[in-house]
Amino acid sequence: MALVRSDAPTLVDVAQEAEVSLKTASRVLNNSKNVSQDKVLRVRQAMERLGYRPNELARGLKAQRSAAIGMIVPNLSDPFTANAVHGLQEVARANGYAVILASSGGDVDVERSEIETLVSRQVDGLVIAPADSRKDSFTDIIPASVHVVTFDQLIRNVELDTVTVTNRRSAQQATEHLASHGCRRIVAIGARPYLYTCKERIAGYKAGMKAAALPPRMCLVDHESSLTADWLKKEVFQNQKADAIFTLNWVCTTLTLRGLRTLGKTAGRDIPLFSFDDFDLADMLTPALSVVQQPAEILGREAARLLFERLKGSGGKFRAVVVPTSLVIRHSCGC
Amino acid sequence: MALVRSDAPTLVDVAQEAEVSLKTASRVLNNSKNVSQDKVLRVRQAMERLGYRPNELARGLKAQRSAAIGMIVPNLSDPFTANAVHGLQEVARANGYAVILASSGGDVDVERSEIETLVSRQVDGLVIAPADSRKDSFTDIIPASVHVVTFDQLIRNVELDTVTVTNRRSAQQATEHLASHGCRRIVAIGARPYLYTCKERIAGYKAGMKAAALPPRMCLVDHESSLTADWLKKEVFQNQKADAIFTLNWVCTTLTLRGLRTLGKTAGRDIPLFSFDDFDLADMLTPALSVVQQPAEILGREAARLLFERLKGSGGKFRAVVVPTSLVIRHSCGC
DNA sequence: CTGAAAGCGCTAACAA
DNA sequence: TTGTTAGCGCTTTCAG
Repeated sequence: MALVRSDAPTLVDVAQEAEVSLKTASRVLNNSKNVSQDKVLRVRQAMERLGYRPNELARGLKAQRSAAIGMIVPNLSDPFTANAVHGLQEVARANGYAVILASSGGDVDVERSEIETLVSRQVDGLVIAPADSRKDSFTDIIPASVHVVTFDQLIRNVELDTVTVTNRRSAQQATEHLASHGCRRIVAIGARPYLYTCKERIAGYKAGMKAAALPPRMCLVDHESSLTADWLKKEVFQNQKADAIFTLNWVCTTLTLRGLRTLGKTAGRDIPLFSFDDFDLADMLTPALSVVQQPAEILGREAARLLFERLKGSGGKFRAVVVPTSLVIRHSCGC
Repeated sequence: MALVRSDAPTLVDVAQEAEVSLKTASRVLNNSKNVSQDKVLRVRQAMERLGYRPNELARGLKAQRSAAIGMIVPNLSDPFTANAVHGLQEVARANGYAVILASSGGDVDVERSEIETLVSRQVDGLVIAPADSRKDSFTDIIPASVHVVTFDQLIRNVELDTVTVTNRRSAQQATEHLASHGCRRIVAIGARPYLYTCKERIAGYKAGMKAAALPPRMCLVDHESSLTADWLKKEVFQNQKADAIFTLNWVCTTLTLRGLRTLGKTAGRDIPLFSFDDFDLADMLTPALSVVQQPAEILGREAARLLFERLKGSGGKFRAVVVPTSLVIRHSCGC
């Protein structure tokens, strides 16, 4: 075998080629001041000639930063999540950061282990849509040097930068809207009641019912998988005698829609329905779905923005960004 | 200032705490053989006590591997893509790898620069859904040590591991199905004709038309943004006098559906329609959409599988995995 | 079975 | 303005 040359050129190679010291090459790489134009040029050309690519691992090791952020989401298949990731990714890219994506599947233990992985990869920041809002289940494993933004959900009693939407208000509005159509037994269908979003939406729903002088009727399941046609028939129709439905998130909406069809009913025609969470083609259903629309991509961007402000400036109080949602009234509510 | 102790314990700290050498601690960390039970225990306990977390950056720097793979997709908002990422992510996690996600927005230059970023992060492998299938626009910047799997798309004249679906066959089947309903002026609506998937689907469509002794009628746009109601009216209806529509991907489907509505038509009722690509609630539209269903998550898993087999075993010929799609006949085709 | 010592590729004191 | 010299935290020859 011929003399083995590790194929990727290093900064040392560049320095040699340019006939300058390693440090000078490093300075050029980092656009430092205090380098003569002459040498800058020489180094640049050497890099070009050699096809030099800096090794981010080495850079990060030395500089104690990775130029990467981690994002942990419960479920990438949810269009809300996918769009949020998209937004975050764009902002990260614009800031020269890479995004390491992990998903928890809504499981706290998985979430925790993913966080450990990300931390050991030295991410500079973390954006997390927590799998459980009841208690802090992870900040103990995150070093103080890693900034955290929670996203979509909130965690009780934990001080962190957060991005959420106006869950409560819009849930109340949706409920009141349904009530204004004369619906009286409006049933809220939700899952994972321990989540902040679910709790807030329930609170908004209750407030709306109260405003309409109606008793609240909730059908909550621990896990979406319980949300079957049979369950709908028994809980929602037989027990609660629903004359309208308010689904509390995208998964619940899709499952309810399907369940209703199995029961021979059409959402919006046989029973008014409002959905929390918009999605592509919700407007093309018949009747078109009335929804609370969350600007998912903006949420992702905001989360990234909060994080990068910390990463640059660092200081200051924790911030809670609340992004407004909008009520999109189409037809399934009875309009 | 007091003596600064960098807060995260290192392997050196662990070794000290356990009163063994650095190398022994390293051996324990990597589960190497040849360490006495006694010391293994001591080291483990020391790690526990100190809350030690290995630094993956340092590990990767030394070992020339990052235990991370990169994935580049055109558009995360597309449910097909989101599901594929999801599948890939799971497999990566199971293999102890992290996924760095990047999106190209379908732009070759962005794609190239994202690849450079990922390469400089020393990813061990790359899964790419190429933004342009006409020519190789990136393999020159990928070191031989980084394995690449292309995904969804193929690139002309480039030898790589690939995962695709049976585009041609299913497009032909869908076309023939439409023809079997008596449709004669079946118009294929597609975008980005330079993409492998588009070309293959067109080829399948043409074959289907030929089999039905019908002349092909294609309406292709360079970019999805051209796909407006006006365009539909002019190209599809006035010029081609469509009596059936075959949309060639998800974006085209949603835009066509919306455009049709703007024109006062309902897909599947006023004009039969078949869609390449299924999505959530396609079955809940009225009439329910007939589609070619791509197993997106499986595609993602397969891509990961191919990549990890390379990463472990390394050898062998390039492999082309073709995942079968299924025709899901609902009602929009006229059934 | 164990350890000392030499780096991986890069950055940053500290001089010159 | 430039270069020398230590490391970052880890793995890994190569001796003991």
